Amino acid sequence: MRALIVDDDRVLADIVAFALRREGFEIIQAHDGASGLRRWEAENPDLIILDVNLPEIDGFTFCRQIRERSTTPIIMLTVRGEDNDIVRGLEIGADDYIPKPFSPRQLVARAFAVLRRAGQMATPTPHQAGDLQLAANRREARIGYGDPIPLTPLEGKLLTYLMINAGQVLTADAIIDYVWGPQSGDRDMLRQLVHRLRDKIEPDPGSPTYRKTVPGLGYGLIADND
Amino acid sequence: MRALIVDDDRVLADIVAFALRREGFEIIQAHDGASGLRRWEAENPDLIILDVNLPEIDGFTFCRQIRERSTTPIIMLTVRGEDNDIVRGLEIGADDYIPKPFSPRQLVARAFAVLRRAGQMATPTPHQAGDLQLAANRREARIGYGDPIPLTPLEGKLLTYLMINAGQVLTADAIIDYVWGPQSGDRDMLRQLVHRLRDKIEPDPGSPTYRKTVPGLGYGLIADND
DNA sequence: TTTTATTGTCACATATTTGTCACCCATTCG
DNA sequence: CGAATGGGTGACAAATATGTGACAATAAAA
Repeated sequence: MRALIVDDDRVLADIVAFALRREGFEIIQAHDGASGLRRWEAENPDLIILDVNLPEIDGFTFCRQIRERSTTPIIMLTVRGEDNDIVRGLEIGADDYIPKPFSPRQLVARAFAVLRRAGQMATPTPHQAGDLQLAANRREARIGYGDPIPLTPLEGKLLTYLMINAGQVLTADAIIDYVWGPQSGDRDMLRQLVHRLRDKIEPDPGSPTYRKTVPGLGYGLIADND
Repeated sequence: MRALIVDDDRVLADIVAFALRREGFEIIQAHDGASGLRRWEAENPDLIILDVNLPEIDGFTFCRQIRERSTTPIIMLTVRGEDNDIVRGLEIGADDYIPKPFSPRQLVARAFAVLRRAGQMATPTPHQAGDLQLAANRREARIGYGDPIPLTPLEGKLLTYLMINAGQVLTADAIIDYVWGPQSGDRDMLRQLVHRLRDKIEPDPGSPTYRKTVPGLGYGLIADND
């Protein structure tokens, strides 16, 4: 399940992306109408989250152009109170709207609702970092297009946490808290768990591709760059 | 600037964490009252984001226990409409409340407001002096747009201290106190540590760009000018 | 119950980080 | 000028942290 987010406000776009990614969406972003259209053509997403306020090509025009060629579900982000916008958006063919400000949960709920209505809703695709994917619900990891790698429950939790915070360094304590809950788990267990996860996921355990260690601090997952 | 998030709803906690991290906060998480208290004690954060609905120790109890010992700013997350909760929370000593659902932006705005009110608000974490940057949370330094340079725990502390007081000259004793804590550490160790840090950070150790030495006194970091 | 998968515990190998020390060089001051 | 002082440097040892494998304990499945 892949979503295209078209919003010139990058902060907001990132928050939306984050919320949807959590739910297993693969995210494509564009920050203006023109590139949004290009990405839509190229990527053919299952869902579009669209801000009405866009530079150059505005949201309505964008929406109309999509509708001329496809029925891809569209959720519009509008400023609260601009009822005209809402009406106009729905007339043009948007599937739903969300007034700003909104909670990520609300957004996610609407997204699923719209997809359900549209009769789509396959299995959500997993978290992602680089070419490492995680299907949290089936507890499987996969590298690129390789075979899925089954994970144990704890390994799944660990990887989930790392992927949610890909690119960041997490303290050992925080990870332990997340995986084992408070009051349980110690560094030995974490070390062991990391070891086992790495054995499965790193092609060459010697030179870690995905995971990095910061001595005295904790672990992190390497994001796209760095 | 570091924030402790106490919330058993991990999804929500992660979203809050994400929003605050964007703004340069270092995040500490706990998922129940007991571990929250421990983390608070251990980490001494600048701000607490607290969900009223917690298992075992509820938010109000938690808040009261903190207030018995400290004035760390607390923002409570309440369910919309539970006005009793809000009143009760503020009576007990919470600094602000945010009804769920809320937008991340709202949260960030309130967080800054509360901190400003509390007269805190130092520089949010990414420290900077000239074109030298320090990402304390991942313990990496970086010069301009160069590659990040990993630091050891002690090097990180030293650089943090120097950057906080960039442009000032710090006595050797003060630095030693900060890095090793009182009663430990001597001048030799500091000399050695400075040496190592400089090796990593100064492109040409011969002519220091960032660090300066005042004989008989201590060290300082050279600020933008001078 | 037996079997199997998963997780916890421990001992040990490595790697990293830190502390110690001896020696050098520069500056200051008698 | 030459000793005394203080900082800079490198080598090495000590202390810590992390990686790894073996195996026991436990939970889940057959």
